[in-house]
Amino acid sequence: MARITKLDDIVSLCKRRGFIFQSSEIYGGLASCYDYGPLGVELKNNVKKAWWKSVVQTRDDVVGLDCSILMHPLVWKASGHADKFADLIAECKKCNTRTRVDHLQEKETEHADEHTEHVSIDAAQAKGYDLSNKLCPNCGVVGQFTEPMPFKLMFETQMGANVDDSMTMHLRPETAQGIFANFRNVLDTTRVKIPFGIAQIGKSFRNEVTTKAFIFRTREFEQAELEFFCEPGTDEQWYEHWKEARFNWYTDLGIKKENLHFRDHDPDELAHYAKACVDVEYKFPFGSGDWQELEGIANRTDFDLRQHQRGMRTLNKWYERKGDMTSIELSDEAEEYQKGPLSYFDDEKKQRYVPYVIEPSAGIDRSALAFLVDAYDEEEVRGETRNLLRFHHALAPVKVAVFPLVRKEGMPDIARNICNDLKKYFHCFYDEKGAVGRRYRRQDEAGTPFCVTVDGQTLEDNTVTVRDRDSMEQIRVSTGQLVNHFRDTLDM
RNA sequence: GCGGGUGUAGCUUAGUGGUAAAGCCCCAGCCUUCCAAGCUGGUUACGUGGGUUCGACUCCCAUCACCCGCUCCA
Repeated sequence: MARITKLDDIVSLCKRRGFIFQSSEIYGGLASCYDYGPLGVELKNNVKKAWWKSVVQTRDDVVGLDCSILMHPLVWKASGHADKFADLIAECKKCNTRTRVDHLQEKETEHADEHTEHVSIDAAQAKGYDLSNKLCPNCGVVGQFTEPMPFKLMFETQMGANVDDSMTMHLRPETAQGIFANFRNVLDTTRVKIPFGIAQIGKSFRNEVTTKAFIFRTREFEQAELEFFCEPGTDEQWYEHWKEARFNWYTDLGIKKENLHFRDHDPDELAHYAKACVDVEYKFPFGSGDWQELEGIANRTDFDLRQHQRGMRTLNKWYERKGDMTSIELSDEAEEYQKGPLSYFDDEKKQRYVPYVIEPSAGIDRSALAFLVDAYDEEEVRGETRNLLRFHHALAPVKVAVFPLVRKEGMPDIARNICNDLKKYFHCFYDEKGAVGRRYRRQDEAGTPFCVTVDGQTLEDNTVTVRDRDSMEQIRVSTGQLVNHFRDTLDM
């Protein structure tokens, strides 16, 4: 069986096979950033394709979207990220460990403050947290903390080349807000009716306090997010629906069931906007903290749409202050917010309401790695170790490899023609170098499901062997039937 | 950010204050009619920058990156 037991083994495998490289490696690397190599980009694209197919294309109730990474600054004011997407951290002078201020416990009461997730930067600084009675969770010393330091979790950048009138913008920390901001557009243009969802795949950026663990927590990462809008009161059943759908997506694509589970969030662990949240976690086969989150599924209620209705009411203020975000507060919610611009009118029930949102939010990079690790296998074949990646066909970077058995008797030409034909339908790879056994094993390591070999018999009856990656068994297929054969077996 | 560790070829590892080795991989050729065979030849490395020294991959300092732990985190 696979003997990947350390993160190092995975990193090494990814590098060796051209799946994942460190970013800017020729310059010594850049912390927390990674590049996908030739096989990795195929795998990652296939993961995205499989997600899109499952969540958008095979459903009648979900449409797609692709938003810009830069958005109006008020988006992040309304969503709460501008003020709250920061952690306040204090360091114990005694033992040098850092703890989130809102996790610190009082000496006497032994109770932490109520969970606040993220704190307002301004408020926290103004308030001047009193830490003199707080207990260091590591060494137990009381009141020996540095001043709390806020960590901004959003990347800042400037829009406008002229320094004088450039505006500070943020790279999105999640793709979700672009979906909420387009809720009205989609509603007005695509004849969707609630319940329906809007899906998006794209890059997001977060200045994590610490990164590490290879590509599990990087500052630049790709998300696949669905915001599924439903009538209040039906949200719990849709939450269950998406829990099941998303879990099955992973197992349908080959993740072993014993390596996947749900982890429900405790009530005090929930974000301020969430009514319920569950993680889909994968058991990576190394080290400590083995269960790692691949996806979070949250019931975000009507929080986001209501916040953006407030944001829209703040726009005039923003213009009056010439875009100075620090000097304005988000406007209060309208009394009749249920009839606001981001509300929905149900024509059958003649009712207007702000929909609830179920959000499955998957990490594409983490998922791709889980698929890679889960597919890795070693087995003994005639005293030799065979390394292979048992990718689901839909995820395999290369679908078919085509070989001449030997470079003689016109076999290379025939094989090349076959490869050129198949290329129109599947990602193929041609190879004529060295012993055929070596070529088979090479494809095993890349996870290619099938190899086609042109041999002596091909010259007589126009059949070729098709060799299966997992079983190593071979069957003969006539060259004219190859495209149909692979369409069936690859299900493409 | 703290503590500990690591950094030599694409990968896995040797090694020395004085010309840097091996296996695998890879490439070229020969040979090969179905699972990493063999033969010949070949490419590629001391993370980066300083310092000490006649001379540094080796010693020192800094820096970058990664790993483990703490901390943090969807």
